[in-house]
Amino acid sequence: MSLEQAILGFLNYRPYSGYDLKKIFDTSVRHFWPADQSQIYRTLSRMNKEGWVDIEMVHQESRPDRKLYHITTAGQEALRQWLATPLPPQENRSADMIQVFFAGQLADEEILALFERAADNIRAGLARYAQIPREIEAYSEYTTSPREFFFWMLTLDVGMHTLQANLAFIEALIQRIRNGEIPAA
Amino acid sequence: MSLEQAILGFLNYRPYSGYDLKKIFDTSVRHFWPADQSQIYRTLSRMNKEGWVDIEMVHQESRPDRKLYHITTAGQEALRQWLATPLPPQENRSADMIQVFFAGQLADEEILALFERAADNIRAGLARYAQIPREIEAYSEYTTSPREFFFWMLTLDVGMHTLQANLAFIEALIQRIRNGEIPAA
DNA sequence: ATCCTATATAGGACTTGTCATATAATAGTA
DNA sequence: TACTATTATATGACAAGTCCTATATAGGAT
Repeated sequence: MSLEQAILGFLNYRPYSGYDLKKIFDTSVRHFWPADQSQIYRTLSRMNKEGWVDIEMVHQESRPDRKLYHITTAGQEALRQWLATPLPPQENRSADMIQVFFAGQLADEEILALFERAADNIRAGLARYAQIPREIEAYSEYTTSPREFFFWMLTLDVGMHTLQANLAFIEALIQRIRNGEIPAA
Repeated sequence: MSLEQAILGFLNYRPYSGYDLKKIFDTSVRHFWPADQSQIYRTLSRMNKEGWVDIEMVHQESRPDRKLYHITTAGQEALRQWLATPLPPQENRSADMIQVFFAGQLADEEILALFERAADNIRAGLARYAQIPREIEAYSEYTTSPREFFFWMLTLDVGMHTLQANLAFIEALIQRIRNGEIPAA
């Protein structure tokens, strides 16, 4: 479960509460690992039972108490080990590809509309990516070093690169379709 | 749930049993939608309750009886509607990107090894893709038309294109790392 | 005075998907 | 003779993730 490792990654910078982590996820890794609030809380308590994190109760006046999670030595070892271990090749489910696979059952104009919408979605995604660097500056208080920052930015590069490659492919495909390359029934 | 729609897509060609469908999935769409045997069976019985498929019991001597699933009119409408409806932008979880995000916590050589392994995985994926056209011929009995075939091949194109783009990116990255572009701690 | 937002944690119910196993008959192989 | 594979369906147990709701307090806006 990569959510555990991602949490360990952040806790290795410094202790955080579940509430903190939710906000950090939403402003950093949500593009490749969205995390649900309730799942973060449940995962944290599981990680505590596994001995990867310790809980420090922090009492607050006028606010509910916080549970500050500290990474343990076992947690640090688990993180290091996971980071250095190559992942098994992933299988990504893609509903879009299911639509493409059966698109022949639609009329040409419908297919074209579908791909044009897909291209629009990618452009919207690229636009969203373009403003992330600014968001990152908003949480640059978490930046521990230029080294960390390099890899944070690298995930953005990968994301944009992939989107751009997909967009180029779809745009070329739309041209092919306009040229009447889809065989008739 | 796209598994339902994928099943409808195949049943719209002709009726199949759960056993058939498992084999068809494994030789066609597993690269973008792997399907577990038990899940296919459970999904089929759910789809039956939803009125999307009818069951024809086919008795067999010397083999267990087959349940042949026929798509209903309601099922065909559901399929058509789903195919023509643009999907909400997907969020793909990528454990690889979690590794990249926190890779700064590793030593340079470890990072390099990780990316080289990732590149190898992509090359292996490309090699697997390269032999799929042959596999597709093995199930070309299911091919209803050149039009269908066009889109089946298109999913391959997309897959290979994406892999190739990722590979090019990682190879360039490995060069950058070798040139010492990773900031020190 | 009421509503909304922010801070903070947590549980119930549910969906999707995985893994292992059971059943049952036949045919081929070691 | 014993095992393995193929055909065929099905369930139990679990893991991961989503959605909704509950609880509690404080401050600001309408």
